[in-house]
Amino acid sequence: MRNRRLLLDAAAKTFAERGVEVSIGEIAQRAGVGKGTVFRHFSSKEELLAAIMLGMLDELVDTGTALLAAEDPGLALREFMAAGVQSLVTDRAFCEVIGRPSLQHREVRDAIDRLCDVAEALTDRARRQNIVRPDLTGTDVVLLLGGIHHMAAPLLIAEPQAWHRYLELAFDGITTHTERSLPHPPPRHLPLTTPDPDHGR
Amino acid sequence: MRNRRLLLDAAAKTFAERGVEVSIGEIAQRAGVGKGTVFRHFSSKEELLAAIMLGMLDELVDTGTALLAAEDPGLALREFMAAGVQSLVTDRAFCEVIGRPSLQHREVRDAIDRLCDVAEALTDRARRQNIVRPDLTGTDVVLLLGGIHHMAAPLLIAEPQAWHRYLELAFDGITTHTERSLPHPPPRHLPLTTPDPDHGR
Amino acid sequence: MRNRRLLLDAAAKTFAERGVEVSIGEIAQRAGVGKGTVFRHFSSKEELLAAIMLGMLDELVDTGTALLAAEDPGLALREFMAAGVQSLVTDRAFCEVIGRPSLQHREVRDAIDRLCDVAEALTDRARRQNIVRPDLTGTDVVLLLGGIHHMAAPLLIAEPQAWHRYLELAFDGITTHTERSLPHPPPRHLPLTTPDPDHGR
Amino acid sequence: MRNRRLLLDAAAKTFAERGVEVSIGEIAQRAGVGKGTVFRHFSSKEELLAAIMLGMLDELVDTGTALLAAEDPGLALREFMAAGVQSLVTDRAFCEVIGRPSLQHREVRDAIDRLCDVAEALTDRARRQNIVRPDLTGTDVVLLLGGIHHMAAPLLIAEPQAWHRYLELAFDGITTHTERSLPHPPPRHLPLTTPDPDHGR
DNA sequence: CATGAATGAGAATTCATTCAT
DNA sequence: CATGAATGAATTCTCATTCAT
Repeated sequence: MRNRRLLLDAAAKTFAERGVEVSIGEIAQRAGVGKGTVFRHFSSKEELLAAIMLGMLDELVDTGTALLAAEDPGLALREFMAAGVQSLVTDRAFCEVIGRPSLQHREVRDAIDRLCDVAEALTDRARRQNIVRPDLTGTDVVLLLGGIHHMAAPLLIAEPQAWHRYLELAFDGITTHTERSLPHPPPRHLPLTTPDPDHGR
Repeated sequence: MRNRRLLLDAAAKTFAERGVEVSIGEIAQRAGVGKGTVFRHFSSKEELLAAIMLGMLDELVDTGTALLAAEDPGLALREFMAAGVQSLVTDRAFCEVIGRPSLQHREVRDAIDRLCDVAEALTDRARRQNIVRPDLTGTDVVLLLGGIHHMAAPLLIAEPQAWHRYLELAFDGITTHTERSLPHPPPRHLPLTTPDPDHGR
Repeated sequence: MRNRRLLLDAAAKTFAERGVEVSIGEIAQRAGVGKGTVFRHFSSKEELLAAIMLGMLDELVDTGTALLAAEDPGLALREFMAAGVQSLVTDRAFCEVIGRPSLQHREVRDAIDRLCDVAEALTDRARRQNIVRPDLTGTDVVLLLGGIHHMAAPLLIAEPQAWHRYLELAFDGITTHTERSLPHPPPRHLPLTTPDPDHGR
Repeated sequence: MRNRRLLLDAAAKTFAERGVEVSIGEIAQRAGVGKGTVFRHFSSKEELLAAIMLGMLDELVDTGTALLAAEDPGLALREFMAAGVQSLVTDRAFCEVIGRPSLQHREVRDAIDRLCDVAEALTDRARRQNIVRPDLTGTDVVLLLGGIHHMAAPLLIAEPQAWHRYLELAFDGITTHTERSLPHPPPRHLPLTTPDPDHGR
């Protein structure tokens, strides 16, 4: 159905902006369909959420797979990480869901496994060229994505680009050493006041 | 009253294990008191949560302050970070709350400010001795705590000590370079299946 | 839907009998619907109450408007008052709501304004024929409705028709048997906006 | 106890300003005593409220009794009514309670009976001098107090003195300017006992 | 297939009342 | 006697999910 597409788009956007707590009603409204239609296509809210996450994960897997063909393994790994953090930064639900124990969904877990696999492949290439630490794994890299995003999250409104800084920091942590300075200026303080309306750009 | 203690303990544990979404009813039950008693001591759920966060934050501030007197600035910073991550690791609500823009509570924001201050002092000492990057700030360090925890969170049940690995990784990222290898063996995969009953040790 | 009608009827009856304090649950039960259904149709209890009041007010406005075409202005005014008191007599919530400063609802306030307007028109006709005191206003008449009802209220069960007595009494008070003028200037309108903080001096 | 006095004063003031809905906690606080103390002196909130109402009623009875000695029966009746309306105007709870079917309290009902008696005595004097309609009763007069207040209540903030206007209006209604007799026989007493199940016909 | 009305299980919060100290 | 901590029933309102049309 075309409604499925409509629904997925609307849900993706809504989850991204407002997090997993949004009501089905709001998503339905945004998709321009009735609430019942949501449940026709997805047996539960959980299922809908999983479908969205799945899409995002697979997109990232694809990105990673493509980067396996890149020349510079270090750069490839870095771009992969940048793409991952970017996804998290622009999607509130994504980061609320990924890596949470509540994630019971089989397909999502499988997608995460695939993500770890491609990350491992990318890491392996870099490892072989002695670009990253020998004991770094693909899973480490995947976890790193969440960690980096999490660091930058409180700054998201005040300094939407801050995550570049922390990506760099992390990259420095995993690489075998350089003198590069961090790319984003350090935040002055944690701006905890404003409730974040849009979550990211 | 003693019930306040009971309540604070139960709430801390419950929030820690199950996140900020737990109902007051559950906390009350766990504390062995009536629902009304919760509201007698804390005017709202928000207030209760804030009280707990405040306690944890101040504890960490104290730890940091004490470490300012330590001889080795690098070691001090590292121990501070370890203490911080440890706190986060054992408390799910803590990391849900810290650094979230929804954090409207004045006292909590102030405590976070104090935490950044002490982190900055510790960082400054390490910076002066050229132990950490010159552009690293206390706020970076505080954000790092959350990031590290977040990385280790999915592994918490399967490998409760994994955070040491990521603390090391991060430390490497912020220091001016060594050959230390990561302390925790790399995780095999992300164990997302079991809903976590205890969250941490 | 038909449930809206059911709900409105049940709510009207329940409010009428038991006052504004009745719980939504009770109304729902009486309408034979779930609690949620009430909120589906009326976003809040306030809104439901307002809807009912609005209906009654508009009915009375219509009655008054129709009576403007009556031949005898005195009789018309009297019948208007009788209709108004009758409404109040049979509805407990109506009299709890009308003219109370807590009445924040815009549409209800507007309806009361309309009621005062039609009362003023009726009064004016009577005034011109020297049937009522020259300084009597439509607002006085509206207030009178509540006053008369209030007088008869305690007798309602024992002597349901007692209000006729007090209507007569009041009518005598407003008709021109005397030349004394009223000591307080007539109120311009009903100031229903501000919740009364001090209640009198 | 002195606390009983303190409590009665505080409760009177609080009820007067805020109506019957105020919480016992607020009254206790205002009286500077513990909540338990309230229940030591009054077995329930109802009882406390009754005690206050009793005081006000008896005060009014006393005023009426004193006025029986006044020279001018018409003026005496009028002053009695003014005093009664005044009480209602300055006490929100008083008017919420008086004449409500919820008034189950024996002593309060007795006090209202006494009030009707003294009103009847005052009315009788005026009646004998042909100042008021021959079929006006003391109970009518008592009911009138509530009615007048009720009329002026919505204006209380904007025009605190408006009740004088309606007192005058009412007084005109009850005095002998006409020969029409009232259509409904006078009620014998105020039947406040039964909580009204149907409210009206 | 699509709809949106209906449902009812909670959630936070309030408050009269009880009772141990 | 006085206290105020504890209680839990009741209230308004939200939302995922079901189902008749």
